[in-house]
Amino acid sequence: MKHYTFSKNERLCSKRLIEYLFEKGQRFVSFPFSVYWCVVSSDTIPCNAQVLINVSKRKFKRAVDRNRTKRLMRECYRLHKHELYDLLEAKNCKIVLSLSYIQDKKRNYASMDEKYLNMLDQLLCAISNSVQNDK
RNA sequence: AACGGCAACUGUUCUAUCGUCGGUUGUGUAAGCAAUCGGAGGAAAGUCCGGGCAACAUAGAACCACCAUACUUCCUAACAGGAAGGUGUUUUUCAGAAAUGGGAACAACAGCAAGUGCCACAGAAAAUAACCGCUGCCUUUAAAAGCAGUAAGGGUGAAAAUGUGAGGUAAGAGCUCACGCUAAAAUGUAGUGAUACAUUUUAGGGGUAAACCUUAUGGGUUGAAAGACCAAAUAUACCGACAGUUAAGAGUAGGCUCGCUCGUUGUCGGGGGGUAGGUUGAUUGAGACUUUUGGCAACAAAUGUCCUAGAUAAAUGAUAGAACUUUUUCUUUAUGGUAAUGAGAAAUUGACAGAACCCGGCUUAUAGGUUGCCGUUUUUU
RNA sequence: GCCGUUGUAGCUCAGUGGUAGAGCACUUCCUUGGUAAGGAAGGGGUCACGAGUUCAACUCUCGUCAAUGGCU
Repeated sequence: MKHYTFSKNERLCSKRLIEYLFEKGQRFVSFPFSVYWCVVSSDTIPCNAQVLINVSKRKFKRAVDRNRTKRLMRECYRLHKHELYDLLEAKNCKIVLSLSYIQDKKRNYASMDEKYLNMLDQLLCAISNSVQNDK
């Protein structure tokens, strides 16, 4: 039985890791998301991946719109996180990543989900390539 | 009845599944897991005022500078907020012949009669007024020039030196008088007071303080990213113990050797400041609601009941279904036509907006619904 | 969260309450065999928006909107 949870341990809260991520991490854009990700050593974080979800004040003036967009993104991550976790367990590595929303238009859940799946495919591809190259 | 404006109140609900933050309970060495309870607003917004709280500064007081406020009384912890009133301005198909009164709205409503500045263009002149004009004297032939007096009349402009009448004069002028107007002061009456009314005296000074400024009153500065406490890893001031080295050195009565002391290197232990991080500040308070009493009201007092979010890279969400609501279309009520109303189906709509230490206000945004007031149009009596 | 600054022509900016300006850009003409440079003329403004004070507001006051800077 898979648990579609999203607890505190799965969120990126450490200031140091965030600085490390934006300094060393790799970046790609899958519209409307901008993704930074980075492999970390196994004892720094307690679970397979930590994620940072991020919507800019420049894109949405109103706090209501920002909160809504963040909640939708979090929901997408929560429901599809096992695809990411399976790959990471197979490769035996841990990552931190940051998702930024860079469109300035609101969208509903269905459209958000579709875009998220596109992004996820690209991310899985990037991770497996990078890890193979390391070996 | 419809439409519009303003004000006040309200401002979607339920079920299932998967999640999220906090409290409690159980289980577990722990991470966690399970159960259960609770989890955004009238503006949470803007950060425009006032306070609590905290740190820093300061003997106390005065003066200067800067900022804010400015009719009165009251309410309030306090306020640039609120209530009641006064005065003024505007408005009114409300009354009235009119004067005026009533209603409504608005007011940064102390002081240009303290000083300084400014008032474009036009105009003679924008504040020690004199172009045309009027009057007198004098010069030359009339007309014009010069000197003196004057401010009645003229046009300009946003604004032009208190209005009418009489006297007065060479001509005129508050120059004088009468009746007014406006302002200031004094006295009396009413009122807590602003002020109103009456009488007397004085004055006639254009506007502008949202120009500098004057007067009165208030204000120390900075804000929870304030402040307090605990404290990994790494480096380490300092202290102690042990070990090593003369490989740099100093002292130990002049030199050398040995020893000793200081030093130096390493290990271990202690230890201070303090980073990551954590705890606190921080959710029981000028608290909410009910009833009663006092007050025109804002509000106050008493009584009873209740505890009602607390995140921190930042919780309150997603999906599916149902109801309600908005708008549109279709079917039916409707087997003569029109179609109010009711019923059903499909699509569509549900505002403004998200706590960030906490309170009291103000300002701004707000679909739909309810209530009240005002306006317009139509119909009936 | 807290505290500031700015908004004027297509762009960059001036502007003591009294007719809205400069440079670059644009249009037309001159100059040249032609282009550039140069010269002459011209067009182009909701002074961010809404109220108020004033005879008169880009300017003073209040509110709103937008852009932007600082404080860990």
